[in-house]
Amino acid sequence: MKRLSEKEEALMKIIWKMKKAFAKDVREELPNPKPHINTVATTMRRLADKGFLKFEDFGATYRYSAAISKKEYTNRFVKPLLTGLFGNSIKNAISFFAEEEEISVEELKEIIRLIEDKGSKGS
Amino acid sequence: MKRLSEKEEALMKIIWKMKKAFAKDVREELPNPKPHINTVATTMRRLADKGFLKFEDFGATYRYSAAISKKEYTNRFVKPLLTGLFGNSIKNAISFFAEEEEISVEELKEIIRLIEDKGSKGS
DNA sequence: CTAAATAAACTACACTTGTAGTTTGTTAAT
DNA sequence: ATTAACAAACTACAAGTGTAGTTTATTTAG
Repeated sequence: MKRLSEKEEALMKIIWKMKKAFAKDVREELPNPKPHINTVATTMRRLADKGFLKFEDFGATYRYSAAISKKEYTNRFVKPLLTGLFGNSIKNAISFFAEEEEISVEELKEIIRLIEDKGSKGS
Repeated sequence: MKRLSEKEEALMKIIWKMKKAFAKDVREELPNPKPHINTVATTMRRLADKGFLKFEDFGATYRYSAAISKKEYTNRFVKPLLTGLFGNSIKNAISFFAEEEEISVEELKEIIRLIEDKGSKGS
């Protein structure tokens, strides 16, 4: 299993959102210009071959769903890609975005509140 | 210009670290099993064709350096990839890593201190 | 000057991805 | 039953990527 390409990832994002979908449903969600339906079907079939999707046989057609959650995908592929650029440290990566003003102190404090609330409730 | 593959990104990371490097220097930095030197040279040449690297002619050889900084690469390719998974929000993305316990409240506070210190000094 | 060493260019090829046409099989309407 | 509609399978191909062998050009040591 390896990183998805941009197009593949676009399909996966739709599946993660829709939970279960036929090829034509996925195509519907794609922005214009939409690819040929066969292109979508082929790509989804390949994603299934690679283990990113699973499917149920629906007579003449297949209904697909994710075989790997967005969370798992993020942890296995996106996190290393991101941290790999910043000395394998999430903290460094976040600092980078903070410096780029992609996130503010206020927002970081909101996240802290979120975690602390959850911590006091949870486990 | 599009996303780099994993192998290409590995080369770029070495160049970003070394600033200037010959193909064989880059190969040296790669983990075992190292690819053939020609593989490294070909890939670097293609990266130059695509505008990710530039080079100086050194007689029989070329010395490469990055044509796009790690910062720019992160902003143009990694940031959208990451945020695209989380409703186009860096804050959501960071919250995700916080929930996954990839980063602690303490570290988030350190980042806040960092930003605030810089703010008081800078501009 | 010649030969050895070296590095890039050129070449080649397999695999992946994006794309879609053609064929086949299933379902639904008459 | 026949046919129309549709979706998937099969097929095909171009571009991109990973890989490295072969050839050529440059440098350096004798």
